[in-house]
Amino acid sequence: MPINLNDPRVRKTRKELQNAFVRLILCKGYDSISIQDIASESDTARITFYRHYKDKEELLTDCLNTLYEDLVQKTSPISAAGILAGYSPVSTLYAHIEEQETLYRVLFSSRGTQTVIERMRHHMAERILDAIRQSGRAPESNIPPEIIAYHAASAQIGLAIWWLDHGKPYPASYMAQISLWLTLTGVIETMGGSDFKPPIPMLT
Amino acid sequence: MPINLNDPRVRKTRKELQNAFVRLILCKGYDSISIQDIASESDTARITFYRHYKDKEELLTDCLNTLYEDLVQKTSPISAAGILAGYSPVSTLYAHIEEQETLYRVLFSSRGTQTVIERMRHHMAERILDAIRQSGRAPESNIPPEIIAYHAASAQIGLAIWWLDHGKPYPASYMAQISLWLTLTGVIETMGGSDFKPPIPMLT
DNA sequence: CAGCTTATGTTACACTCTGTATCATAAATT
DNA sequence: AATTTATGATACAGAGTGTAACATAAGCTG
Repeated sequence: MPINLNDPRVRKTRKELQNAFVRLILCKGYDSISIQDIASESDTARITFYRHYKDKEELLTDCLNTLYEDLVQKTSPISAAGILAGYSPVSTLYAHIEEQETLYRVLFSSRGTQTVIERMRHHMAERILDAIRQSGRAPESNIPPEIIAYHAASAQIGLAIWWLDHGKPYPASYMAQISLWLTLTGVIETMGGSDFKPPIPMLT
Repeated sequence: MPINLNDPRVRKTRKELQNAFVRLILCKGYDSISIQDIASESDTARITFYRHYKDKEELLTDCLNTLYEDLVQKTSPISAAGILAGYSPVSTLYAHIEEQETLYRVLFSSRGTQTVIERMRHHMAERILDAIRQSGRAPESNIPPEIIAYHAASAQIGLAIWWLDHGKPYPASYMAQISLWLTLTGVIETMGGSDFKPPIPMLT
């Protein structure tokens, strides 16, 4: 007797569990939420939770999988023409965040280890800000230095995580070199230059 | 009667709690660990845990704070000369990861929401790989396209998180433009060009 | 509409984990 | 050697978990 996902009762129950869960996460954080809390907040019987999900984790996954799939579905294939017209996977992402802000807040809500990574990213960004200030240059098109720094810091921390997660396929020193190179010169230069230039970002 | 951190018994107990905790995280994941587990694994009485830490979270923080502080302490101030000689905060980070690999694995070990972010990053990286392949170019110096893609994807996802966490201080469309621009043209071009070029990364 | 099916609600139970208390023991400090 | 302080053993109340049996209510079908 697997649960019939087309039954309106089931859909209602799941939606209420998910909504209650999201409210609770934003209000008191993931870790301190009990199944009882979810049941109370959603006005369902506690046992009903177990009829749908094994544990909190599974409910969370259910909430966020939809988000991921929706993003993928909305991401159109990349093309130079699209980018010149202002379309890219990045712009899709930002639009999606605005559209589903609450769920993204849940997704990004820090837990435990995350705050340490966040501090490392911040530290890295500060070092990059130092370098920018030290260069004594004002950026073209008034891009806020903070953004430059966080963009670069995220790339560097993220690539390091990728590297470790993938079993350190290259030497650390080589990775560090590449990471710095990519940040400083960008993909176009790395790919041997190009006739095509992206639009210079300006606040309108 | 606050606990005396210089007492060798205290130091021993804490070290054993931390080591046991790290082992357990790597083996069965953070969420499913109970205080009892930590006590058993570390051969201490359960009540001893509570004499040192309020909960799991606090123990985790204790484990990782040291890591963060050690990294910060080892990061030397940035300078163009240093970068030319191969020193940068990035290289410090990679060296530190190699040195403290186990703790970094704990730090990066995915929990719940993280796997969804990871999938988004992967998705973004795949789109970037598409673009690289589509361009039909071979990168200078044989930098693996996978690295380029993950570097860029991390930057873009990370900047989006920063943007949301900081209260969306700029319009989404502007952020998307900047994110793309920085990725494609890099910091040097963004800062109005420079006489100084970083070393081209090569596998030696 | 009546009858069947299926999801939810109620109550109950055994179990694990938590957080705390008390007292005994062992290790450090003086 | 005496005192201080940390750890260990045992116990307990309370909360949360996961499951069961049965009753009720909502949806589907002829």
